[in-house]
Amino acid sequence: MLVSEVMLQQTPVTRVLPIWQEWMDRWPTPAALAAEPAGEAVRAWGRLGYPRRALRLYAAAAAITADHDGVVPDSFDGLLTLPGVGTYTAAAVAAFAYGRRATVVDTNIRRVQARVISGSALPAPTLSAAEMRLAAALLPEEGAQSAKWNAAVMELGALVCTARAPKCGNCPIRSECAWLAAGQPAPSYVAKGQPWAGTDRQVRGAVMGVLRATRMPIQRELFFAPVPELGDDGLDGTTFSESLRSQLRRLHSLMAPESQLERAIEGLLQDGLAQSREGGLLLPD
DNA sequence: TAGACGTGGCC
DNA sequence: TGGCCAAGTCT
Repeated sequence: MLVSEVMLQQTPVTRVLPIWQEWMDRWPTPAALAAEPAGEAVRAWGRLGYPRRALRLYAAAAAITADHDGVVPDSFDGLLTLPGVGTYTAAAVAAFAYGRRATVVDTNIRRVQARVISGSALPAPTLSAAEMRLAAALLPEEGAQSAKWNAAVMELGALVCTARAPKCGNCPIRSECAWLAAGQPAPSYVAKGQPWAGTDRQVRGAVMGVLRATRMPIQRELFFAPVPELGDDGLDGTTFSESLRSQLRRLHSLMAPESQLERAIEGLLQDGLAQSREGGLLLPD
C-alpha cells in the first residue's frame, strides 16, 4: 500500500501498475529494498516520473527497517515521519492498509467537495485548512466505514466527477450536487500549466535516462558531446549498449545549452539522484 | 506559500 | 499539435 501510494502521487494508475508489480516481486519487504543500493530503486522506478520519489521510498524503507522493526507504521503520525510521506499518503496508508480512521484528501476528494458542497467547478490551486476541516467533518465515525468512505469519494472523483468531462448523468449523487444545481458554472480561475520543452526538468529527465541505462560512471564529456562524437565506442574505448546510446541520443537531441546541462547535473547531485565517481556520473550507492 | 519537481495519454 | 491533467511532497 505504501509503495503504491507513493507511486500514485501525481501519476495515473495505469502507468503505476506494471512498475508496482515488478517492484513488489523484487522487494516484498522494506528490509529487502533497504539491503540494496539506492540506485537500484531509482533504476527500477523507470520512467514513472519524479524519480526523487524512488529515493524517498528507499529512504523510507531504510527508516522502517532501522526504526520500526521492518513494519510499516500504522498511525498517521508515525507514517508522516517517513521520507516522501506527506499528509495524503500518511492518511491513505493508515486508512487503506490498516483500516484506521484518517482524513484522506487528494485532488479527487477536493474536486468532489468543491462541486457537491461548495458549488464550484474546481478546488482552489492550494489545499486550505477549511477543505481539511470539511473532509474531516464528512468522514464517518467508525474506522472501517471511514476507510470505505475515503475510497468511495476518491473513486467517485477519479471515475465520474472528473476534472475535464464529468459524467454528471451517471453520478449517483447528482441530485445533491451544488455545482450541478447551479448550472455547472465555469472555473473561477485558469490553472497555469507546467512548461516542459526546454526546461531544466526535461534535461534532468534525459540525464536520468542516461544514468539508468548503465551501471558504469558516465564521463561528463559524454553529456556535452554533440551527437556526431558518439562513435561505435567511447572516448576511452569502452563500448556502449544500444540502450545507453539511445538515451545519449535522446539527451543530445534536446540540444540544451551547456549551462543548463551543468545546472541539471548539479541539481541531480544535490538531490542525491546522481553521484560523482571516477570522474563520471552514476546512480547513487 | 509559491515554485520546483517527470512523464505520457488524452482530447 | 499542444495544453491539460494524474491517488503530492518538500523547501
